Amino acid sequence: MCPIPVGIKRVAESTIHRLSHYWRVLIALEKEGYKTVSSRELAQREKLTPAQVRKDLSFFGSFGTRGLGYPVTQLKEQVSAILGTNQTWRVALVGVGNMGSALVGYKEFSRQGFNIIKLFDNDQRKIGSFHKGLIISDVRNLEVEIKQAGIEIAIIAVPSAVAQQVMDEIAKGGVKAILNFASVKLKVPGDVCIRNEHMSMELEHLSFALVNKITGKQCE
Amino acid sequence: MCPIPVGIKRVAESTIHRLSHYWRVLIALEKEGYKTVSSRELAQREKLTPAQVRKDLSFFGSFGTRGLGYPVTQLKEQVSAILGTNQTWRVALVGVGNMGSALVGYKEFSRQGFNIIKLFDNDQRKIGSFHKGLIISDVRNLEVEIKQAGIEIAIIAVPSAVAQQVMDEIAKGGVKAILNFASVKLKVPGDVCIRNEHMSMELEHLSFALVNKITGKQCE
DNA sequence: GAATGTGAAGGTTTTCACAGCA
DNA sequence: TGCTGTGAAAACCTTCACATTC
Repeated sequence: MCPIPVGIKRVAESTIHRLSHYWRVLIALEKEGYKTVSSRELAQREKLTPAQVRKDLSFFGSFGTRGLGYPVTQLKEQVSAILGTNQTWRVALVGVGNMGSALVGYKEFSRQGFNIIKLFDNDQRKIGSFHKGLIISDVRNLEVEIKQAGIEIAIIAVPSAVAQQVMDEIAKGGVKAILNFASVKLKVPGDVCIRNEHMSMELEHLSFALVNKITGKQCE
Repeated sequence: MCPIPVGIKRVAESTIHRLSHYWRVLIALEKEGYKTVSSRELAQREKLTPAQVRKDLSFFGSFGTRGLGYPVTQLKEQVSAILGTNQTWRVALVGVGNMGSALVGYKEFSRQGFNIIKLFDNDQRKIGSFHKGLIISDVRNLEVEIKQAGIEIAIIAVPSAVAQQVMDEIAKGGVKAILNFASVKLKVPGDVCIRNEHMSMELEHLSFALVNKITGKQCE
């Protein structure tokens, strides 16, 4: 594998996003028995242009063969390596409420190597009890237990009001990647990567679209 | 209110997204007692540039006063009108599983005018039973019941395998705005707006960031 | 012939910088 | 003076087009 030139030239946010899509398509193609795939075919499946696909992939290396296309299995593995989905990740979930519980039960996470191995809550009635085979720890021990368990990714699923203080503890625990479901903008240290799942904002986008009659491509 | 020049000039996807942020900040500012706010202040709260804020807002009209800034309450209402959050929306949720249940219980939706008033599932054990005060209907009646209830927005929270057929029924029911939690790309008619909540993709983005040591601003 | 990889062109979004107004 | 609104510039992202390779 050639070194990934991240840092030399900035990767576009959208490229990473599309990489996730390519990965899924490649998994499907492999199942369907494809040995190779062209940028045209790959593009078609995600409603993109072939040039876009080639640009995205070529950013990380030369994975294809001129005249032939890309070897499906190999490319799948290379994309997976780039995304970091060729390994498992130790994930902690903070806030075992409505949303939190749903996320623990979300099979796709573990199927893709994101293993939720620690649960935290601040509710005394929940602390110490088991949820889907995992004991719920006291959120006050976040920093220590996160370190002990070697957590790499944290999911914040607590009410907005307490999200920032949870965030701070997580950061103290040395976690560098966070998925935030609370609908507030969180302050994070410079070396932490945070992604937000602001579900109401998506609904707002939809209501905007309805009010302004935005459709089709403009929507996404 | 001046007419929104949507359609004359394309609104940037990112502008809509930031509009949601502005709206939240404005609500907060109003609570904090601010009467006016400058683009600088507004920008600071969302880690944007003042120019960005002004460009975004000026796209929809002239809401500020030179030398003074923007009137908080008024701007809040104007932004709300643009987003369509100054009204209530009739929402249906399809798939009352893990994720679906969590979404029904998600108070922020209703607080913002997105009222989930219909639930659908294909599980005979669930159909006819009540969930948080709402009866669960048979997914086979989607088209008819959606029309009857005047549903404007649908949330898809079913397993990926059946998402497309659910989608098709929803479209037949005349719904033009869809929030999709299934992790597949859905085919939609040209006049339908679909937004995807691909949660695993966000985790993939995080693992990408960890593997490639992407941090801070590059992340979002 | 077929399809990649890529510099250059084209398009879109963000930032700059300043005219114009309270 | 302070801050908006906005053309122009810069940065960024996507598409084109073709040389290159199998």
